[in-house]
Amino acid sequence: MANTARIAPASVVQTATTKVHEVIKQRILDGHYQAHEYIREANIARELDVSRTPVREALRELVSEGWLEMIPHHGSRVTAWTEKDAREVFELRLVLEPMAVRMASERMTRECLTKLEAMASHMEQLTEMADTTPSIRNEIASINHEFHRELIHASGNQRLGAVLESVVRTSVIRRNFSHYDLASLRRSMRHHREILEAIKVGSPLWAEQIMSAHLLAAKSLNGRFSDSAES
Amino acid sequence: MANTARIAPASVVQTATTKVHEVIKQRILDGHYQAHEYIREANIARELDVSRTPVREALRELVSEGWLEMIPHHGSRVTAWTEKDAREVFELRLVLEPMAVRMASERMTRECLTKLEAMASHMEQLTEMADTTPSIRNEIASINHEFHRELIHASGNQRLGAVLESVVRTSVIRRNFSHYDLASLRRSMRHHREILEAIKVGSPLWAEQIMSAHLLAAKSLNGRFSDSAES
DNA sequence: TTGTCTATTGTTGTATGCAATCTTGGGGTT
DNA sequence: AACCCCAAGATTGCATACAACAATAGACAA
Repeated sequence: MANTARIAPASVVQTATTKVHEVIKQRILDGHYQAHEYIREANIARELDVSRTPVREALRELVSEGWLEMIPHHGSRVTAWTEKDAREVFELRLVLEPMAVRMASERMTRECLTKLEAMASHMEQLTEMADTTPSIRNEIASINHEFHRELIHASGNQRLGAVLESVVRTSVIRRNFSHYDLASLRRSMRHHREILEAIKVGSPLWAEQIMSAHLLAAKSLNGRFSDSAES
Repeated sequence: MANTARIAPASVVQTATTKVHEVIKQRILDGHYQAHEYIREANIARELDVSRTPVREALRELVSEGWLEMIPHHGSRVTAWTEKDAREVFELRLVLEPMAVRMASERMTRECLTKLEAMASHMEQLTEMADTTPSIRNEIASINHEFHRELIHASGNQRLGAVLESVVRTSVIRRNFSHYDLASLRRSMRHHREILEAIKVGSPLWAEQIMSAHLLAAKSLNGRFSDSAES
C-alpha cells in the first residue's frame, strides 16, 4: 500500500481527455445531445480545440460507462432508453436501495444521522411552500437526491454506491416532483422521517421495508417512466 | 429503431483495440499480470505488434471496467483486491443473485429449465468422481459458473447480468471447489436441484431463499475470501 | 550526512497523416 | 419501377512524431 499513498488524486489533473469526457457527459445530461444522436469525433474535436485522439479516448470511456454506444467504423451515439431499461433499473433500485438502508442502519454514525435529519427537515419546510411556488419542487428534488446518496454512502459498501450511480444515472435527466400532488409529497417526506427513526432505534428491517415502500409509492405516481422519477 | 437493425454486431468486428483489450484481460485473469503490476503502453504495443494508440484505448476501457487503475502521467496498473472488496462483492451477490433467481422463476421457459437440469445432472455425476480425480473439480466449477450465469440470464433483466458480471469478475481468478469436502460439494449440488424444483413448481420465494442459503453456505467454507469461491 | 537542485531518462498525453471502412448517390441493367 | 454495381465523400481506425510531465540519480552545498 506504500504505492497508493503517493498516487496523485486523478480528479484534479485536467487532461484533454477528461475535459472532453465531462463536456460530452454534461451535454447528454442537459439534453444538448439527444437520444440516438451521433457524436462525430472531428466535430467535437474542432469545437473544444483538441485533436481527435483525446476525443476518441473520452468516447471509449463514455461507452464503457453506458452513456454512448459505439459501432466499429460507424460512430458513437447517445444511448436511448426504452421502457424495458426503465423497468430494469427500477427493479435493481428496489433491491439495492433497501439493502443500502439496512446496512446503513447497522453502522450509522451520530453526525451522519444529524446531517440526514437536517436534510429531511429542510425538505419538509420546502414541501409546505411547494404549492405556491412550483420551482421549489426542483430544490426539493435536489436535496432528496443528496439524501438518498448520503444514505447509500452510509451503507459502507462503496461498490453498492458505484453500481447504483451507474445504473440510476439515466434518471438524472429529469428528476423532479412536478407530478406529485401535495399529499404524495408529504407522504414521501414522512417516509424519509420514518427511515431515520428506524435507523435511530436500530431496526434495520423496519428501515429497509420503508425504503421499499418509498420506492414503490414513487413508482405508482409516475406511470411508465417511474424509475426516472425521484423517490 | 430502424437504425438499430442495420447495426453490425460489434463483437464480430475485430479491431486492434478489442484484440489488445482481450489479451490484457486474459492475462489478468490467468495471473500473467499480477496485482499492482504496471502495464506499460510501449511494451504491450511492441508485443502485440500494434501502435500505442489502440493500446491506450484498450487501457481506458479496462480502467472503466475496473480491471486497471490509471494515474495520469504515471501509468496503468492491475487493480488489487482487498478483503474489503471481497466483502462488498459478497454482500452484493447475496442480494442480486437471489433476486435473479426469483425473477427467473417467474418467466422460466421450458427449454431453459431443461438446459439447467442437464447441467445440474452433469455436475452431480462429476461430483461422485471428484474424490478420485481432483482435476474434476475444475470442470465442475466451470459448469457451475455457467449454471449461475444461465440463471441470471433467465431473470430477463440484462442490467442485472451486467452488474453481476462486472462486480463478481474478481472471483473469476480462482474459481474452483478444491477446498470443498465431498459432503459440502454434494450439498451444493442439492441446492442447485432444489432451486430448479422451486422454479418448476412456481415458487419464486422458495427459489430465492435457497439461493441465499447456497451463497451463505459457500461463504462459510471459504474463510476470508469467501466471495471469490464458487457457489 | 543530509537536503536540495538539476539534468537525464522513461513514460504518458496529444497532434497529425494516412489507411481502412462505411454510406450515399448516380448510372446502368433487367 | 426495382435492383445492382461502383465511385466519391465522409468517418472511423491506426501509426508515428513530438510535447508535456514525472521520477531518478548525481552533483553540490549546508
